[in-house]
Amino acid sequence: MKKELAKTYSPKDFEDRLYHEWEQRKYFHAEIDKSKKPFTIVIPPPNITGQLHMGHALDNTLQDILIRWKRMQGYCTLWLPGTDHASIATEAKIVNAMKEEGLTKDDVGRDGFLERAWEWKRVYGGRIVEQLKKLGSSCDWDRERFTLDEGCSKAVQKVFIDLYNKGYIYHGERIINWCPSCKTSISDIECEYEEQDGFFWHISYPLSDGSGSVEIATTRPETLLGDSAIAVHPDDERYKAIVGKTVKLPLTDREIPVIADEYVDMEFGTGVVKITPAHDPNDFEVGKRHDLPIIHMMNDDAVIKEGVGGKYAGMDRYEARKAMVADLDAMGLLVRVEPHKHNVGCCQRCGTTVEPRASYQWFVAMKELAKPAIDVVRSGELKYIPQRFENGYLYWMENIRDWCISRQLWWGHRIPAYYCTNKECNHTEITLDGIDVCPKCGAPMKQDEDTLDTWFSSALWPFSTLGWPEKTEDYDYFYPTNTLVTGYDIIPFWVARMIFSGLEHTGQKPFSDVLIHGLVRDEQGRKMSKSLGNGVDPLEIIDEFGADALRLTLVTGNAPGNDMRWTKTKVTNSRNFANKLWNASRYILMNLAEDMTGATLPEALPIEDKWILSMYNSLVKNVTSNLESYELGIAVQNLYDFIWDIFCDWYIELTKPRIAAGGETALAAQNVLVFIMQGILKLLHPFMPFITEEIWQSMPVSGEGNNPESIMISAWPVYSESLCFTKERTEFTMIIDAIKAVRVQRSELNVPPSKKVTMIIETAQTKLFGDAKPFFERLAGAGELAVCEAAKAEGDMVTVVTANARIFIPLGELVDKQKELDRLEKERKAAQKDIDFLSGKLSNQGFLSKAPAQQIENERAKLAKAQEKMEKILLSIEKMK
RNA sequence: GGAAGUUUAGCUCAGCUGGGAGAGCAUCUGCCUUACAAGCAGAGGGUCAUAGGUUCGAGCCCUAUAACUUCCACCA
Repeated sequence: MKKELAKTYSPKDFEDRLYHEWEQRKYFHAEIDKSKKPFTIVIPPPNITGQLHMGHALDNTLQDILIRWKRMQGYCTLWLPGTDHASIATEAKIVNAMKEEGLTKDDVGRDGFLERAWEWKRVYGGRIVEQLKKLGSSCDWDRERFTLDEGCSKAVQKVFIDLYNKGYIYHGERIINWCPSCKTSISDIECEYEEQDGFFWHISYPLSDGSGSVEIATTRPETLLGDSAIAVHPDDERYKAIVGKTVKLPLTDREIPVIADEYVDMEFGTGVVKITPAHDPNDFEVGKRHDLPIIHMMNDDAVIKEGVGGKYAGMDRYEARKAMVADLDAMGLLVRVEPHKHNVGCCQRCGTTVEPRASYQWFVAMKELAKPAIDVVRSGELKYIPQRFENGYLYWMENIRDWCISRQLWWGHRIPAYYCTNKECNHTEITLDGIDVCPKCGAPMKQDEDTLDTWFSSALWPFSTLGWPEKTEDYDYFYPTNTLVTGYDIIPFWVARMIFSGLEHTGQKPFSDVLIHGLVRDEQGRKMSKSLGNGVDPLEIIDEFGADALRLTLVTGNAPGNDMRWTKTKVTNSRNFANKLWNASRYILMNLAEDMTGATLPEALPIEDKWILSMYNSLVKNVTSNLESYELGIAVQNLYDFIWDIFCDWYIELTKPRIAAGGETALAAQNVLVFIMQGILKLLHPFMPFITEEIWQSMPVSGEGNNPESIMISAWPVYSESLCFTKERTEFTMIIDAIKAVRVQRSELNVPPSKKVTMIIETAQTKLFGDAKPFFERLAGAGELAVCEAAKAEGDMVTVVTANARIFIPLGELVDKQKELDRLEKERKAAQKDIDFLSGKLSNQGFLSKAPAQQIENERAKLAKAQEKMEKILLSIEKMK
């Protein structure tokens, strides 16, 4: 039974209401049904500290489109949502909040801190979830997970222990990136390089024996305090004599050796390098080779250390740098200062310049783990869309370095490593259950203070959320998942790690397709960022334009993997489209019988009905196949074009006289209108869930696959041979062409739309055009209309020529005979150009012998059409003379 | 240093396996035609970055060049 639609499209009036309705009716919930095939997506879990931004909006819109589409296709569909504890980001927020109260981490202690963190999670963790709901995300909230919840934590511990037992996880001293602000290690990919203007300070190191000095250059002079040696290349003739001697390390009372190592580049700088094993990755390696002491000269907050720092101790690294350079200069040891651009590593989270620093940390040995993850992509078993992103992935995996997974943070999964407190014993135990007493010496054991990298837990997300390592029903049924949707910026952080983790721990790839999208940029093409303040808030857009318009904007005109710009005109246009759909529906509903309960297509249908059904049938095919190949932008363009340009601009207009006439013909039109409308709504539903549902629930709905209760549990349309109507489609296209041609002439001659004109249509298809009379009257402004096989044109006429008809319009005073002749001559020339082009092609031996038969056939048909048109033009010119 | 992407109408972008260049916005003309002026009917506007090549045929494939963007690596 139909209901009336509100007069204006006002998404605020129904979006929230419908979402609650769906949620209450459990439509989002995936109930395992073994008679159906599963389709699973796990959400990229947003940080609990996060607020919904355009990136989320895009990412989740794409996922929701796929999920809603698959659900309608009859899959048992699970979109598994959740959030990420985001160790470093969240911890930083809490530390900041405590700072306001004048407290530090140490003041409150580990337990006190974690209490605060969980409280934070309780208060803010749900915020982004609520925001996702505003978008229309059809997630199964009953299965919502959190990376720190019990199940996920168990999976993390299990994986850590397994990897340790297999020898993939080790503890060792390496140079890691240290953030002096977050006071933790970070992994290599969490370190972002930024070009900065700096200097090369050339410093003179005097030889201890007084026989001269050696010049070195450095960009970080303060690290001099940690030097253990200076190095030259073994083949460097210039320095052969001094290898083995010692130099006096300036500003200190230490003497350090001159060593020879192949790492040194003779061509670069002076060919002499200071070696600071504690603060540079290359120097660390050199130090190991030469058994040099590792001298830490900085604390964890980048302040110069007591004991090694002399008078500089207690100074910040940059303060110390300034002071030391000044002192060196005063001592005459500063040879020169050279400006130098170099890349400085910065903390991804806080932007602070990181210090490379030798430190005991936990690592995952990546080389072996990466191998199957490379193969699975190489073999095409797991594919990226678009494929080009496989390059970067493979490059990264093939050159992978060990992953530093320990963090000096409290908010996260604590490492299940226990150490004997007896220094003599030093026993380490890795265990899930905890251990208090050393099994070797009986001394108390102490758990590692560190937690794991956030990404360590996200790497397990596709299976830890489904219950792994337990053999749960969910895991059995929904794993492996199908499509992962994410931005290209986190392929190394997350996607790569999920792939090797899935393969290693579950023996299966975690998903088969990775759909990559780009960034949403601002109007000027800049990245949206907090610091620039150029971000557009999706919630404000939803408030002003509706979630559907936002979603439509994010998928329109965008190809997979490409960045897009956000502009106001785009979202305005999306809203206009929603409005168009709204009004079309409102019109249809206004013109239906009260007691109509659904759409039944009568046996006998007029030509325009068969035409629109045929067009619709093609639409179903195109939208479906574009969704299958993840061409969402093209799929939605298909829908936009059909709904606006074909259905609204033509079909609805065509039915108006029939509706007005009433009776049989009106009844058929009403049924076709409702049938097409239902199909359109269903095809559009994944993209614009709210408006389609609101209209759906106002429509008379019945029949197989159409659930009057809700569109989201109705069946996806299927292409049907019985709706092809090839003949009628071709024929009706002739009518449309003719009407369009008449409109062009009227417009060019400035004949007002209200002025009805007489038309004489000369055509071989007299029946076809004769039946189309009402359309010419209504859509081409025809007054009197005659259709015949051979018209004798008398007086001054405008002649409109199409391939299938000549239409004479006597316009009396409006016709300037010479002008009309000129115009016809122009048309003749255009037609001649067509003919020349086509016949040229068709007389080309190469084309005839090599082009596919179908193509040749097409060109022949085009030529025949062009020739027909030419004949008609020539006839008209003849008559005018 | 390595790699990827982009370059198509004034602007923002589509153009999926090669077969006479598309959309939205903007511009111009005419319409308040009772679903929609957030609209309707029309029009103008492009050597598809440049130079070669492959092909019967290239916006699309290959090679080189240029400009812009991004990612990766990083020599003190």
